[in-house]
Amino acid sequence: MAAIEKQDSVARRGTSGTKVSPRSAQISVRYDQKLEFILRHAARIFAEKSYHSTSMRDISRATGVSLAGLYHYCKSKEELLFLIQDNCFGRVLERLEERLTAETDPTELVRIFIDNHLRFFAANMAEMKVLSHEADSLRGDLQAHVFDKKQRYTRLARSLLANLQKERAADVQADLTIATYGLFGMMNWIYNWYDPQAKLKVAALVENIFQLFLYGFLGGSQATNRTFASNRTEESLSIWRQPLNDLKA
Amino acid sequence: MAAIEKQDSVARRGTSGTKVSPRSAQISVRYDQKLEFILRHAARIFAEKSYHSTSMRDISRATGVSLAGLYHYCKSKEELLFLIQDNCFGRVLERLEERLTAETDPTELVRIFIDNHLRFFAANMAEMKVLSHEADSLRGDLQAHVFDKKQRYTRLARSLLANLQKERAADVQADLTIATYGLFGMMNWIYNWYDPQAKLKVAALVENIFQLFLYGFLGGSQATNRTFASNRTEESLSIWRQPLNDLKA
DNA sequence: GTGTTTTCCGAACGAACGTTCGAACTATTC
DNA sequence: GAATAGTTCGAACGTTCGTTCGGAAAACAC
Repeated sequence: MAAIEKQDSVARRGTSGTKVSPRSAQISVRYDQKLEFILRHAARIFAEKSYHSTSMRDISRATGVSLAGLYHYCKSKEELLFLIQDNCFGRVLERLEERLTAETDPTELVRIFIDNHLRFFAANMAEMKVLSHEADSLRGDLQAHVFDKKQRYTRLARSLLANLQKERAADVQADLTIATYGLFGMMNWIYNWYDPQAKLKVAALVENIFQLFLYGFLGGSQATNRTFASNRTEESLSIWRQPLNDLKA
Repeated sequence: MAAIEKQDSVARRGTSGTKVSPRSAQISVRYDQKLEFILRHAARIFAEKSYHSTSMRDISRATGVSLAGLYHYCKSKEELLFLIQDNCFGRVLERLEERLTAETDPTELVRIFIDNHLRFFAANMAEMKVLSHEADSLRGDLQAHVFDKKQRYTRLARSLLANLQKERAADVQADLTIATYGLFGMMNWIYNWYDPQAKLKVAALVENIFQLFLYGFLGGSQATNRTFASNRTEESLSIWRQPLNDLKA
């Protein structure tokens, strides 16, 4: 778990990195700055060509740090991915909690949540894409650590939605799980199409997604067990022609 | 472009594969069946551990076909990915077009679109995950070919939404681009959480997502340029502490 | 200055990768 | 049965991968 502790040197500006325990604070700052410099470039490349097809030589080339030199700042390629994800998620959560405490209205709380998420996304497209797209690329403890943060984040979102529902749509209960993941889907999908440089401003994006979700969430009546007209569509929709068995002959 | 032609042997039940041009139809069918058998397993493994970290040896192990033997049925690992994506997408489109022609009501057309997409997703989670998650893993012609299909699919969705908007919400125009990608986000994200084996049935999933989207799309008013209360949040939301410049010192 | 710590890197390691080759085997045709 | 076409695979090729090692260079302490 050494790597998890070490992330403090990036996630919090507190005490120095623990890897080499430099004597003076000044050296520590230099170390942290360069680590961050490497992480920024790593995040960009991971976002461009995915974690698994990025080589340490790619990162070396992009940063100007030699291949061996990189290992002075991380203990493995996997730790680079972890530091990006954990640091990114940490900032999103940190900021969200700050902003939520200043508000009590359920609708505004949900709006703040969406606003915070999308603004971070737009301001850190590479890192957020890596967080969304490489969710399964970590293993073991590192994966568990990020998963845990993600679960707390998801639960928080869900509870915000539950409150909103209780307040404004106690009669028509949309499925909370579907609504929560639907919202995350809308928000996290934007790395596939949204360009922060283009004319669509973040504020407009936030407002539209907020409205889109809010009305759907509050206005939608529960799936009324009314069986959909063409439910004859229970026929096999498999992509494949053969039934799934082990051929072998 | 040979690979693109060859996919006919999987995507359409028509004439035989072109790679070895077998003489009798019987041999061709056997060839196609085994190719499909390989593709099914490949799709499952690609979905489990991603395309780039799956090795041909993994696929060899899972199928029982020797490493060299695989290359009798495909010309490269990339072609396996292409065949999965193109075949999968082809079926979704093919089926969708069939179903759309039987209906004219704009609302029902959108419902059919969502229903078709989600049912295919639920019935082919591995393949659809590969289609969603490995969108950038192909290169060159193969990528262009799938991108083209995807663009046509997206445009079709967008036009369905445009019709619905014209018919039922001509006054309040939600942003069509955001709505389209928002819908795709909700739908394609399900590979991150939905389990077709669990208690939530596909019909309920479809109904909920349809309602969630429909009310949001029709009920949401255009982002009214009303500047969001906490628009003070234009401060830097960067994950990183340092401004982005080339350090080098 | 000397001594010590931190930073950096050329060169190499073993492992794993995608792909190929040629020969062996099986099925089909006449 | 002989000839041909289709299928299978062990073994290897060349490349690239993540990581390590030992020591040079630079920064710091005194």
